[in-house]
Amino acid sequence: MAPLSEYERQREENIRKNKELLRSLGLDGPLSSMLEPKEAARKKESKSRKRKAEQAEAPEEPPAKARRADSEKLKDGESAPVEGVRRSSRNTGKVVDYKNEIKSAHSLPYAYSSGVKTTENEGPLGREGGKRVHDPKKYGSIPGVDVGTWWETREGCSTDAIHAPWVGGISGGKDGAYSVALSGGYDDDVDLGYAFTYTGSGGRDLKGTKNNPKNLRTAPQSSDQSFDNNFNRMLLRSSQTKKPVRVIRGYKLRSRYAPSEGYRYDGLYAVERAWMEKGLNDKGYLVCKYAFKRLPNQPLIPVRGEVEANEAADEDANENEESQSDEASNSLVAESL
DNA sequence: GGGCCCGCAGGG
DNA sequence: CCCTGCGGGCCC
Repeated sequence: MAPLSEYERQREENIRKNKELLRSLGLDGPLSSMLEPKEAARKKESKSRKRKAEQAEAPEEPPAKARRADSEKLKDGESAPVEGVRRSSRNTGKVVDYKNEIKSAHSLPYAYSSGVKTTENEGPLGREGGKRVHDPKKYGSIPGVDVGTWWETREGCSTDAIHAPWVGGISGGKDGAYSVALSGGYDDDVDLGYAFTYTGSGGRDLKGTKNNPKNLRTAPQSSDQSFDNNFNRMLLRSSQTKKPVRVIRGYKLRSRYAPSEGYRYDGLYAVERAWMEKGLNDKGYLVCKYAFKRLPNQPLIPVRGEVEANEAADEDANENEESQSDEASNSLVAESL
């Protein structure tokens, strides 16, 4: 096997850390956030973990630390409150058929979950002559736009008020972000479907230099990001207000939850945590990062292919081996497109 | 595939 | 008006 490029090596490292963080937030169990609240509460908490070291890097957000301290008081066998459920441990009582759950994702009005194009759902009905009929500057779902709705371009997402900007990844207001787009702009973000990490904006030279002026929409990272940036602040705010955030996934995202073409509305998520870390760039410029978690009681997200779906179910069954879970999750993000 | 340039929506 | 930004189309 050829040696990894420095970029790929750094990428694997960042992905590993991001998954570690998701795990510390209890977001490492497939579909855990999609269970009914009662089911989730019944799940017993396993392995109270003490991960603190890597969180030293995460400033801003005492609330998360307080919650963590609380849930650590729980002993094995005790139920955690719904808010504090941290792992989708093996279900002790009721048997959950993950395979069926995942398969049911394919009954969505999805477009490209497996590379098959359907054209009947290029945006919902009721859009009049290409004009927007709903306000994108509000929180939560948009009337008439089902989870799984698909568009060929970002323009469609904008017209149907799911995600207003044609280019920008973040849209929001004073109480947090309205919507975000996952489109592979940052290669070290982790996507588990029901949870993902997301990188903020800023720190790019869109105008180039004096000698080499440009007029770009995206560019390589060339300085630190910060929460002073409006968009980054919006998402930080979301982590406090817990307002629901609409999420679209685009074809450029390196994830098996990405559509093979176009853009798909995947429903509502909440921002669980915000922090800063070194981004995937040679100089190690800091970026703002966020952990998202899908809100319960929504249609499942399409995945690419039954085989991978079944692997995900098996992974959950084998979760008591941490190394296995690491391995499985790695392949989940790193390959298979 | 990569480089370049452009429109556009939104926020200040 | 100014600025930004996980697009898109065109060219090669």
